[in-house]
Amino acid sequence: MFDQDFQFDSDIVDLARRLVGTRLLVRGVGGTVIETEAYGRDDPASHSWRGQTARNAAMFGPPGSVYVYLSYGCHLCLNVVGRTGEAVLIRAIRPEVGVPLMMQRRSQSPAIASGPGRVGQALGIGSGDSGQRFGTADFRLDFGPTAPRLLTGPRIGISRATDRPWRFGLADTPGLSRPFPC
DNA sequence: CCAACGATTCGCT
DNA sequence: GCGAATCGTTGGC
Repeated sequence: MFDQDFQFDSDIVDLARRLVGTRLLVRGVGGTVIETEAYGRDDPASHSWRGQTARNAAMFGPPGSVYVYLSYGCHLCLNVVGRTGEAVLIRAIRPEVGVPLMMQRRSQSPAIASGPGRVGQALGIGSGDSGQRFGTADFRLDFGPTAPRLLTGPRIGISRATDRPWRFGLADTPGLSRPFPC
């Protein structure tokens, strides 16, 4: 399975669900996506809620774009852009390729990529990566071999639209950023 | 111009 | 479990 099979121009919640179980490689390093969140266009919790700005410009780029933002002044978080003004936050991956490098980037912490800031650090994401495209040599996304069993829950760390169950995780998988509600 | 605020993480109690 | 760290962006004055 290859990048061109991936349909970025689809409903953002559907895209968030489909991204769980795919293999993500950034410059040859990464693993299987195990947790995502969807952020829509008419979504008070989304960075695109108040329209396009310099910061969120990549969210308004073509489907399949990379959107990187700085969180709390210290964490670079990675998103997959869907339709205009919509994106999926990668909250956790299972480290599989280039594990020693990811461990080094994470200062040998056992929590290599269980959280959006940790994912960014483990994958070596830079602010300049915003606006790049998935499907290129640097940013690969490939379907996994099996249809994943999905967990669903409310999004983490937001104060608005907290009722939308737009967080998705791979069931029976260690390394999720937080437990899902029963 | 400036104050407030995060799609978080880490260390300490 | 709680609070500090940390800084670019945002929006109000």
